[in-house]
Amino acid sequence: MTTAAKTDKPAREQILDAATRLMHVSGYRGTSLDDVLKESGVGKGNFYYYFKSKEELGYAILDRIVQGFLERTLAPSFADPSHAPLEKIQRFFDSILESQRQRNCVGGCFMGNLASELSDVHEGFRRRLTDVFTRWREKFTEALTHAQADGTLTAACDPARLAHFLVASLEGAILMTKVTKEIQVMETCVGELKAHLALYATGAQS
Amino acid sequence: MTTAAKTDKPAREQILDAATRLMHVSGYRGTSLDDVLKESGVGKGNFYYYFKSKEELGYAILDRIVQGFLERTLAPSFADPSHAPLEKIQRFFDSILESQRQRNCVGGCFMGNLASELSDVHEGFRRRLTDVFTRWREKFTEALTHAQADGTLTAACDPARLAHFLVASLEGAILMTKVTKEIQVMETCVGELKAHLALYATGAQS
DNA sequence: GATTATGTACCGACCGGTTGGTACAGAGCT
DNA sequence: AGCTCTGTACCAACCGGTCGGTACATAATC
Repeated sequence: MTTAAKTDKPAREQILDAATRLMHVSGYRGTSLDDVLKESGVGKGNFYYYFKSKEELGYAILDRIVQGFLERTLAPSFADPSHAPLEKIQRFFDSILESQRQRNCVGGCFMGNLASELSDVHEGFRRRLTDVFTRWREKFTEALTHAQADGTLTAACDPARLAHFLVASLEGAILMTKVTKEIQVMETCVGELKAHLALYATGAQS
Repeated sequence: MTTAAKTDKPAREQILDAATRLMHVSGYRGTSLDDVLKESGVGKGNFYYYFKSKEELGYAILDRIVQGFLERTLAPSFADPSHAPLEKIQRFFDSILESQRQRNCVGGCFMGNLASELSDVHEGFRRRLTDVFTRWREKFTEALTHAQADGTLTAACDPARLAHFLVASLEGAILMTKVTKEIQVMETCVGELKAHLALYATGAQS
């Protein structure tokens, strides 16, 4: 029973967890090292043993978020081979809607927030963020191309362009939900996005 | 020829101009009072003569931005009675695209940036921002309702929902353009948005 | 009309607190 | 002993904000 009932995770993880939590709602600049230290219960010397700067901590967090997003959010929606590609995209929409509901419209999209905060003032973050959004978009493009191949999506549409639009619209929807604090905004946008997809879809579905 | 070739604007305007410029690219937290003071050439004592806090400066800037947006960006696109309502919306899309091009994809949307940065940590800003986005949306809703009335928009669509989606998508498009620094992203999204509108449009258009 | 007050506009020094970051001594394990 | 960790004291720079004071135009007083 030393001091507190702390989780026995290694300090590095503890820092990462705390910082992720804080930066998700307060942003990069809005979260101080001291905040992170207090939240994680880790000393300053220890922090600088694992990270050589706040910037590097930011990179580490972003990398982890990105990995989690790609592997635990994006991939699962597209993994199941028993669904049509367009349905996979719709399923992904729903998973994002659900995550916003669970978070009570707080925090928004970590990557989107960082993009808004740092794109114009920090090239390193900007490049990393561009990479994620590109990979995300590519996943969409891929699915849309498949849909074209199996005839559920009209050949008239450009998968790459449509993918760009879908990602952007989702980010915008998350942002507007974060401001208004009304989950219906997200629901509406997801619904409209599905309609947009249906615009290009042939009647071949279900 | 005293000291420098200064503009003769009142100090308050000078502060507002400088702060707006700085905060548009660096955000609210990323812009310090000293930065604003140096940029505007105004002394600190004078600053606190006009504004009682940095927060109040932020409010003043946002208010001015909002007013400018409503009067000089939104209203003009919808003023001309010689166009159909759907064309007015499309014209507004184009004006946003153009402004992003002029800014070289830097800065993004001032209101969107502030929304992302402060919505979860500052209720005052959140409320003001919700108000602007609502007014923006209402302008869209209004036009869409008119379009329904004159038969260019199908009765099947819900103007309020569609308006929500259009605003959100535009914000997302601006954000993605800011990250990627590629104006084509904005062009693509605007194009897709027009297609989305066309989805609900009857063939009555020109 | 000279003098005394008053209000506005302005400045830069300074304040306490916080920032990101460092130095370093020690603890615990192998 | 020698390595990996960890806590603490400390730093300069910077943060938003306060302070005392100045310059000057106008108004009130005699």
